[in-house]
Amino acid sequence: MTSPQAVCQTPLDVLADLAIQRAASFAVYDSHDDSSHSPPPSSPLSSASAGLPKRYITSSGSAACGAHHLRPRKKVPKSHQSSRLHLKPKQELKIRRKELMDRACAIKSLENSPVNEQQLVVLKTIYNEITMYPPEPWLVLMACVLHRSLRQIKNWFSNTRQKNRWGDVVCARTDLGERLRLRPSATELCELWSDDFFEEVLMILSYRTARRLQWERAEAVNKPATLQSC
DNA sequence: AGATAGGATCAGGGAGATTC
DNA sequence: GAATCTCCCTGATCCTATCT
Repeated sequence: MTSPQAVCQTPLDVLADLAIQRAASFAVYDSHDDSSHSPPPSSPLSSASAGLPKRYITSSGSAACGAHHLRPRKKVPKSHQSSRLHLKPKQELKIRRKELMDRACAIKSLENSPVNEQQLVVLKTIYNEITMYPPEPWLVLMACVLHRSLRQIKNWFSNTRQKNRWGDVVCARTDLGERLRLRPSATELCELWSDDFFEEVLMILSYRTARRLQWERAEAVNKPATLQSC
């Protein structure tokens, strides 16, 4: 059984873990970035963020774990953006989005059934930490991962916005230039959100939530037995 | 056990705002 | 100006607690 420390993390910890995971795969592609932004080799933080692409590293050089003070990423000229190896061509992205939309449209959840605990945690985390106005491709992704219809996911966000309007929203753009409205915490973690990045965050968040709830249920079952043996 | 009330959630429609 | 999005309102449904 996994220890509680391993599964009980804040949502931003999940995002930060993801950023570290992606570090290895992006390190090669970002190696041409201005290295003057890196902390000095002697810095205790430099090892923690070693290999992390600079867009995930704060101005202090630390990995963006619940990050604040993220250094603005060096602007990449538009003509260069499309040539970056980790960005999918637009046509491929369109096909991918259509596939996901078809999958989401095929989901038939029970009418008016309330979201379960796992779905609620994931949705709330997205709402509180990433965005209260997810664009349609992200709604589709959530519908697929959480097995709710697109309509239900849309309505959940609409209703939640009605109930709690607190919190800041900042304007941003996707890697393809599409308009986004994100939470400040999301832009501090990553300035250039994409469908792929959001999908990975969503998958990990969903997995970890499931594991945590599983662990908590097991604990609840074990506790009475432990008390009896005392 | 069945009836009832109240709160929470889901979903649809209309009106106004925004974007292209 | 048309299309799209968001907000607001409303009704339906589900769940739980309480009463008879």
